[in-house]
Amino acid sequence: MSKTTPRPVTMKDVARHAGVSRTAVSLVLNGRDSVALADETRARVLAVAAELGYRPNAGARALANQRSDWYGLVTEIVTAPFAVDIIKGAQDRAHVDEKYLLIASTESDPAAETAVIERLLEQRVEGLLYAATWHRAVTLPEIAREVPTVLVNCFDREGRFPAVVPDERAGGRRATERLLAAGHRRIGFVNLDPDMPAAVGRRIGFHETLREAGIANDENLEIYGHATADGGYAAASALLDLAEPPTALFCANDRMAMGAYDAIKERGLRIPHDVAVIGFDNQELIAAYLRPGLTTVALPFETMGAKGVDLLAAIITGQSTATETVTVDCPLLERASV
Amino acid sequence: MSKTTPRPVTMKDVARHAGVSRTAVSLVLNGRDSVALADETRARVLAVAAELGYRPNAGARALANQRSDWYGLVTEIVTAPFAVDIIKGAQDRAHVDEKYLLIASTESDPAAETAVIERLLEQRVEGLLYAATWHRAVTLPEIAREVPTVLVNCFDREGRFPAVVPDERAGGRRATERLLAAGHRRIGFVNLDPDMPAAVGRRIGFHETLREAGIANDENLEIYGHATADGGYAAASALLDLAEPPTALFCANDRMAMGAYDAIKERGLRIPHDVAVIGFDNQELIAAYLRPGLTTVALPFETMGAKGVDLLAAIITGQSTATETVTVDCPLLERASV
DNA sequence: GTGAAAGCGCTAACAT
DNA sequence: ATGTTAGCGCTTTCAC
Repeated sequence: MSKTTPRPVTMKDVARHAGVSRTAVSLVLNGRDSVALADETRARVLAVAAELGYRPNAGARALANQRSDWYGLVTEIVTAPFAVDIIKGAQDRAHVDEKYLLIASTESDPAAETAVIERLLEQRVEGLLYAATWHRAVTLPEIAREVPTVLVNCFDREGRFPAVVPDERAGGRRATERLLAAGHRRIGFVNLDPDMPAAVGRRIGFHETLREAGIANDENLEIYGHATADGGYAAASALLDLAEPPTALFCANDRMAMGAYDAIKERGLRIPHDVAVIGFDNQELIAAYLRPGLTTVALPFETMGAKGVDLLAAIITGQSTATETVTVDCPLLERASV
Repeated sequence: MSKTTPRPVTMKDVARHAGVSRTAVSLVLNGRDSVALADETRARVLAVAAELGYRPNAGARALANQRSDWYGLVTEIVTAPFAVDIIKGAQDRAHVDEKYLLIASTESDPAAETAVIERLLEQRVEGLLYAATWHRAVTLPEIAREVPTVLVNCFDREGRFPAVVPDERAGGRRATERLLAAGHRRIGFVNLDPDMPAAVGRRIGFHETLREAGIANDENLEIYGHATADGGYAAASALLDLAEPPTALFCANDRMAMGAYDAIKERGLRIPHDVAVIGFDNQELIAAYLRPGLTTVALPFETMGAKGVDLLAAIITGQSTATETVTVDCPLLERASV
């Protein structure tokens, strides 16, 4: 009595119904011109295939072709509001090459990571994309070397893999320039833990832009905060309570900017009237919903995902071989806080 | 001169090196006890396989087994801070059955959706999970019927598919009860667009809990807002400016609670001292970073993902056949706003 | 123009 | 206990 799922229709079925050989069906369905087929035959095959609801078996095809058309994407999906955008960018880009993404998640547990990649390799993925949710140095399991691999939003500690990373420094410049353009000269910088590549790059961009504008460096205006709203609140508070407080705050991430908003409002100051704020990351949920909307520098996750596939494809087809690191621009997103 | 990727080692290779037949290798590697093999042979095969770095070809195995071990998960990944958790829950649960998830994303464009499912079926997925990012009625493309399908965080308009959805009503109860327990009697309710299942369910829970507590319904205390921070701000403002303002606000989502925070703080009131706030959704980025942290009812995405796979597996193995709808509890997350 | 045949890597029934 | 064989669905070469 159990509902038996009918067995999928195969090429053999199509061939039989159309009264031709399996070869003919294959040729027609794959549009091979190498061999000339009678238009009549071609049409009949197509018709029968449609009628029967023929659907190619991707696995069988991969076996015969010795080509899976798959890339593996491994990412720390748990912690990842960002992962989604990388996935989207990668998926869309893969689609244009008619490649598909096998997405696997890890929890940055190295053992699990190896196991996950192992599974991907069993599926015979043609290449691997390894995406991090925050920009950092990583160490891939050895097993990743068995197949072309590209890092996204992270880089290999020893530089053995090609990588795609955000241009933090240019992002820092961009934020600073925006504040400068709005007339600010005393800009407070609430930075992240200085160990992070993000903190380093953004800071360099900040300082070099200031220098180029002929603004002397004021150490009091730079402060490190815990990368949370509370951290931003504390840091911003300290800055605002300075004898000569800044008129603008560059927060190295949106969460800290969220805290900074509180500190500013608490002092009866208005954004951007009394104090301008600019963030970094463009975490939609925060930046778009803060009041006023937060002007921020966006991390180009989608673009990085796409670029990653680009690079991977180039490597697989042999057009690129270097372990080059590609840098992606961080665009400014204007909202209403500057 | 191009780096030739070595062809993966196959069972045949292992057999040759071990001096046994391919059958023997298959038997050993799959731990088949049906046929007795000499321990010595068994050990030799294992050793050779390890030495050669043999890795099974999942596709070939699927072909021979007529079983892919895959489920397809289609979701609107673009807009989805939530999708991630559903994916995680589903993936972890699938893992225990040694099933794998093929994740595909759509942008709710019906044509694209059909195409995406088509691809999944070409991979011969054994079943389909269709996950929405917000709880609602959906209409699946006909093609989804070709294979067992379970809806997650949504339900079929005609009830033809089994589904897993959050228990909005119990969630509404839970929030209200929490406020009641804190001693509040005048509770303002900032609800979502009343067309949404979420709004309907949460509202019912709210009202029935109030009624059971013997609190008369006060229409002035219920208001609909646009589902954004601005909407929450406006709605909360209206409530707070009432002649007899509420002492607590139940916001039907965290974004609106975010706006409510602003409205409250602007009036010099303190949370939760003067006004308590409870949200819904538990959007980490907001709820955890708001100051004070937002107490909220969590949408059980991870559990729903897991339950979805559960149901799907049951259907595939014929243990469940009904188009039942499973309801998942929404737990309360205490932070500091009540 | 069309079809027979071999092979992709793996499984399993069957014979030895 | 071990090996032979056919077959999973598809592709492609090569002879007709």
